Amino acid sequence: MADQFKKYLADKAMLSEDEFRELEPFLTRKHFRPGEFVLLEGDVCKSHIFVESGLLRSYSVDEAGKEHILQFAPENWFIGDRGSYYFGEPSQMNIQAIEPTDVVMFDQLFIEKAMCSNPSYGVFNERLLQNHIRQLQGRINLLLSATAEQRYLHFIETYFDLTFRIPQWMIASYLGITPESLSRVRKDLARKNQKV
Amino acid sequence: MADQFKKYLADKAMLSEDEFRELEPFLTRKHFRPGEFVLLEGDVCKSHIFVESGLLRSYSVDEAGKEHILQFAPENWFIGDRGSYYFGEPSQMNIQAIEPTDVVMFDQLFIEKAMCSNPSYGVFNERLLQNHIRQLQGRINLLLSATAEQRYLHFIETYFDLTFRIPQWMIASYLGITPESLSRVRKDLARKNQKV
DNA sequence: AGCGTTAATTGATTTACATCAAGGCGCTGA
DNA sequence: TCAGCGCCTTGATGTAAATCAATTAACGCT
Repeated sequence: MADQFKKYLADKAMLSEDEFRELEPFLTRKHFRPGEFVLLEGDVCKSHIFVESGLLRSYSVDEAGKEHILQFAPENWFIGDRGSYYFGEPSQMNIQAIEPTDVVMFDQLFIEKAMCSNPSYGVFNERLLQNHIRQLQGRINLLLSATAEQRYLHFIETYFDLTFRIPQWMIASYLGITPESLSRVRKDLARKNQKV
Repeated sequence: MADQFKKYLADKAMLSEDEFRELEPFLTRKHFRPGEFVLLEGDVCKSHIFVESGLLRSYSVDEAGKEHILQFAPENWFIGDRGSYYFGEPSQMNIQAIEPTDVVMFDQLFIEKAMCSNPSYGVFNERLLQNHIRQLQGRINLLLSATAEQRYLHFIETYFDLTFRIPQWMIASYLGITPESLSRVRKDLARKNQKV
């Protein structure tokens, strides 16, 4: 769908067809094939990214060279390194396509124009930030308190559709465990469910 | 200091003396003694909290009855359950005083008035949110990739002054480890440093 | 001063998960 | 068609941190 972003903003930020048309010049559309990078560690993240279709992931690499997945972004999600974007620092994460992906990229100018043309965009934007914070808090809570199995169950409950689109080792990485451990967790769950 | 919030806003949000005086009616000041609760799990968080002096902590309790500290808030910090505040849900966290603490509480009305009287408040507010997100991202990254020792070292590096004001078991809880483990981590570090 | 309570340490043991290593299974592509 | 490569699984072993338990240290309270 070429105009998913328009639809999304009409729905969530109550932006009219006309208002969107005025903003369109401030957008950039791009396509990425699986494996291609949207952002590389060390670069400064200069724009926000909205996924129109496909699937992206962001991840960091630790000193030992291990990847840690920070976020998945399927269609209708935003992704980007806010720290880098907002404070102009080099990014500590990579953003990479998992599926063939169409994105819309935009920067602060777009946001200002949008807020100017329709004040409800400001409300929408803050809601986005607040929601992001809530989601991050929830994840920290899980990492602090839940076992590997509980975290996996929570994942499939929350992102059910993604479990079929993402290779298992990436889910393991997101959960903070090894692929081997996730495999065993799944075996255990299968065994438990059989017994019913 | 009674008017720490005024100072803070003058410094960070460029709010003048006059502007602050107009906003003051929308503020509530409160004092909490050590152990007293600012917010209880299950309540809806109806205001933002700014710490003028003292120290608060927020924590959640898991199914097993264990506490997990989400945040410390010393003077000049904000704290609150944004999820609950913004989406009107019952809070999943408790906020409690560690030291005798003076706070300022305010709600959306205050923020709107502030943005109205000085637009730079909006910029400040967004910066606050962005910064919060960055901090949460960093913590997730640490929880995913670092050992107990690395997390402790990062903590004392980042919040050096707090390490002397917070009991050790609370630091352990913040780091996601047991007090016993933190005690051993510290013993190890002491041994290592001696050898130099 | 002496008591109770809570915090910190230390040791012994257990456990969840990581690591290392090997094998199978399904792609894809010359 | 089958060689090669990811991905997933399984088993054996290792290890960081949890748990359990006991001791000491520090703190308010009457």
